[in-house]
Amino acid sequence: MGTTQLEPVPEPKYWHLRTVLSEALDSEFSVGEILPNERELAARFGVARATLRQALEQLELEGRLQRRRGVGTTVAPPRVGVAVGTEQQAWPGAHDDAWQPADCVLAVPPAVVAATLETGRDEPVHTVRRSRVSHGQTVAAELLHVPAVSVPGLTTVGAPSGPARARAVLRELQRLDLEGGHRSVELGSAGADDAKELDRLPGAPVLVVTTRFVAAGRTAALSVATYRADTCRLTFGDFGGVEIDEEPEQRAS
Amino acid sequence: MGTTQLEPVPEPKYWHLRTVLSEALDSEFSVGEILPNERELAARFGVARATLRQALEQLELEGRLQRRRGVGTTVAPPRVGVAVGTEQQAWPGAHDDAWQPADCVLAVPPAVVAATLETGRDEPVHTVRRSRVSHGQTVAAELLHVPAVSVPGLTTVGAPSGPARARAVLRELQRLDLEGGHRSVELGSAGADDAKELDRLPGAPVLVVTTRFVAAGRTAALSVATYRADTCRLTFGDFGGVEIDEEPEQRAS
DNA sequence: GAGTGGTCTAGACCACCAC
DNA sequence: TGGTGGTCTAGACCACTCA
Repeated sequence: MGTTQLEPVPEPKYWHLRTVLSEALDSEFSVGEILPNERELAARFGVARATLRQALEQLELEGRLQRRRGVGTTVAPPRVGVAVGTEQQAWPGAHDDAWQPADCVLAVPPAVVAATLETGRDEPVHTVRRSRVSHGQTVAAELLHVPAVSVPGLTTVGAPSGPARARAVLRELQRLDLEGGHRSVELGSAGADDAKELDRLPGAPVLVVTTRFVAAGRTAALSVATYRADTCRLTFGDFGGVEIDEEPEQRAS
Repeated sequence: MGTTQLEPVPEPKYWHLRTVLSEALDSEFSVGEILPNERELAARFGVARATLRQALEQLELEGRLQRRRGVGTTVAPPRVGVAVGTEQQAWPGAHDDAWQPADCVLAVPPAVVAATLETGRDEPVHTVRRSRVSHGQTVAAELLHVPAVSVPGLTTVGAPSGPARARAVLRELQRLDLEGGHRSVELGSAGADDAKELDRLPGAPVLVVTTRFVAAGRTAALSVATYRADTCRLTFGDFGGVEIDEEPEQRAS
């Protein structure tokens, strides 16, 4: 990348710059290596820093770069494959499913959640917070909403919140017969809470995986999991029974 | 949204602005309505246009807004659900699968594709271009790579490329026994070709769905489909057999 | 041609990290 | 304390759409 200046092209500068940098990453850099800082790169290519940053943002979105304030810009490793399709037939919390319960509160959820759960207004819902660690990094944060009526066996004594409560809710869930469910994936941006949990800035792109679990003819639980879009590739289990190579999934304990 | 000025807050201005605008969208605007232009909005909130644009970009990423050069910024309709999990057990092109073949070329694919296909260097591969239309809008563009050896029955006479060729390749594919496959989803940005097809600008965020189809013990086809991340929510069919309400999918006749 | 969003600039200051 | 990326500004010009 010792070259300087960009030849004039019809496409936007930042887009061309993205291409040039991308090729440089392929040929001249190795994973983990740190790039020259933004001011230097901008000068080297003869563009404003804002323009250079537009190109870097693209590359970060594509998982090619990793930027950390106060540190620098480094070449990102390939995205890690994270399995989200295999535990389809089981409740959350079943025989340790790669998720680590962190907290639990009992409250009336936001309107949009209540609507999806088909719970009434003012109907209390357990909200379990969990996180998922893979390859030594927190890759996802989840809010699992469980209407109180779905876990009637839950003893109302003891801790009303906290990790212990979370585990109790998950345990009660196993008692129900899982009839089915439904899953969708869309792009979102990390809220303040998720961003902190994922070690990203607010607004960072995330893949939102929404899973509805059905038992006794109604929605018994709703999971909203946000995965770091920069570092994760969501994999949906093999179909047809053929084994394909896949990164081993590091489970929580 | 008649209010002006932002109260000082510790969080970044663009993030706070995003929140304020988001709430305004919920309460004061309806789908399709056009917002005041960027210069006016920036003045109204007392920020630079670049800062306002950062907030708008967030909201567009979340599928709340739609911006079109020369036209304006409008309130986006809710994301459309696009089914990607139902046709798991069938080859691409089976009894019309919502995809419309557009073109086909026979050539040596880029190295990364060849590696995934496990084809040798210089081994020719049919690359079929298809597009998917839903709710009257092109929501996805696909490149389907089929090694020439996977469709040995394909007569080498006649059109070497074009839609007719594409259909011929898909037809030949049906003759193979589909043994299995594998699917993953990740975030990407639209290249120039895809961007044009999807009516977006280069670099627009897309959900990249990669599907590997296995037959006769090897990868017989590789589909790389890019979905508009701003307007699409990918849905993976129900598991457990319970029927859940879902938008009807508009198929390409 | 008027009005929109898209690109680009040259600067300033801030928040964070490591030494 | 020095260096990094993150935020923000006030402007300019361009590309596109539509009346």
